[in-house]
Amino acid sequence: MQMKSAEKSGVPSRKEVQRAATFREINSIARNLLVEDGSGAVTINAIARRMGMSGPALYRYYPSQSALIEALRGQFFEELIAFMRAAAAEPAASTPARRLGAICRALRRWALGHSAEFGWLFASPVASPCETDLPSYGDGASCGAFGEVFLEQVAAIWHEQRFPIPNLDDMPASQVEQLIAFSERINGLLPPDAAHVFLKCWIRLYGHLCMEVFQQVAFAYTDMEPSFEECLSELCALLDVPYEPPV
Amino acid sequence: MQMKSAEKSGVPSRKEVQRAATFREINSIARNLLVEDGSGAVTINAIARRMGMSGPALYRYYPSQSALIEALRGQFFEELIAFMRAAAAEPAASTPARRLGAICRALRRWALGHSAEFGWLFASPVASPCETDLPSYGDGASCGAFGEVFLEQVAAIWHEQRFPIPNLDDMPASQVEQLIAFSERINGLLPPDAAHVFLKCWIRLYGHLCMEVFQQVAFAYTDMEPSFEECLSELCALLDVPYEPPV
DNA sequence: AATTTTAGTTATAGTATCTAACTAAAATTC
DNA sequence: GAATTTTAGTTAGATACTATAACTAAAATT
Repeated sequence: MQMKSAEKSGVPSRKEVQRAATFREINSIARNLLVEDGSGAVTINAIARRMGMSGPALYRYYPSQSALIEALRGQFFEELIAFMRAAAAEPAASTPARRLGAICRALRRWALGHSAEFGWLFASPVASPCETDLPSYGDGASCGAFGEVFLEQVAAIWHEQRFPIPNLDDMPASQVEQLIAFSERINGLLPPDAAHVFLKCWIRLYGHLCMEVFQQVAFAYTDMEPSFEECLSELCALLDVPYEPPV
Repeated sequence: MQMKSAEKSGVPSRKEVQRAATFREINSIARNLLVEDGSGAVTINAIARRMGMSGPALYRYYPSQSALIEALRGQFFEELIAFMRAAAAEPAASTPARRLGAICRALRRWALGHSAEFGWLFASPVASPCETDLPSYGDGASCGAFGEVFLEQVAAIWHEQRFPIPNLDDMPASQVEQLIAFSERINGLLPPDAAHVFLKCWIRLYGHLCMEVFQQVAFAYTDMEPSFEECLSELCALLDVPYEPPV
């Protein structure tokens, strides 16, 4: 037990490289199966088949199917968050308001472009019709993971120029308590009253997006972009920030 | 082939009664499994086991597992719609505005009290992590089935006293087209501009509800009733109707 | 060079859907 | 009322899935 190859040193070590490659292949094939044939097609056996391996070999990499799915979910989360952050980092997104618009549109673009993956991100235990009871992801984060990216921009707007806030005295006590607790959980990034506005915005945006991705208003709208932009402009109004249509 | 018992006559016929009872038992047990152990527990075998039957016997009643699930979905839809209509029929719901509040709160109450069932109603092909590709239900209806109950009340308000509408000229042409098509689909129950308001309301309400039922904002709100009521009051404002808090 | 670890294998248990072939009872027909 | 058909169930089996166990051959470590 001297140094087990390059354990502590940053050098990847031939085997680790191969193992990582296999992981990537598994994940990639699993994702393809998800996208091509739906969630039910993501089976240990199907993945192994496509890799030219026998089923049980996969258990060298994931202890169970649900662990694999959970890992994929995490990957999707990261990808989405990176995508949103990249949009916020664009040079055109030069103000908090513009960054906000950019990340909202990025969120929508990713979700629509990867609806199967987004379905897994959205899946909570109650919503998931599969036996895989997916535990809530990103519990460690103070927010719903990608909601946090949104929160950051709202907080930036708040600290830069404020926006109208409601009077906590007009709210039910239970709600005020929750807002205070949340405000603390995010380390006072927003005070409770501003947090209320943030949550209202997030609920509207995320709710709208889910309606669109899961096609819940398909009876009327096949293309919900105008409605989404309208929603966005309303958020801007709530945050007292100018709305700018997409370039 | 004389009259095959009481085929055309309304008389139920001993056997038909038994068969119907078995159907009800299957559906009831399936629902219990769904509620108790989640969507993945609703298997042909598990149902048969609980009924003291052998698995394949169930195929006398449903041609496949997905047919069974689809039948359950239909049952849930009917139950929810009946529940909403019952709320609208309460004597206290004496005006369109009150009926609107009543059905919205009924929808929420049912969804929260039957989140597993609601999860199945919500499940669209893309969202359902099960192989059962559930076809869109209520295609015959002009609306998303239970959205129609909401539509009826909005239409009642519209015809009774109107509400503010946007200018179609300010909208993207594609959206106007869709609104016109939708207005026709609902037989002109609402003109396109009023339909726009209806859809905005429905998206907000339904979106908010999904956030709550699927616990997408659980990082901040454990109890979303205040937020829901706030949403409701905003809808009332959009429809130019007085908001009344719940009794 | 000897040993251990590792990435894969096959075999197997258990559960799922669903079909096929069969049985016994009920309903229909003559 | 007897003969026939229909029906509600049965068991057996094909196929697919998750997952474990026991094994093998190659690579890595000692």
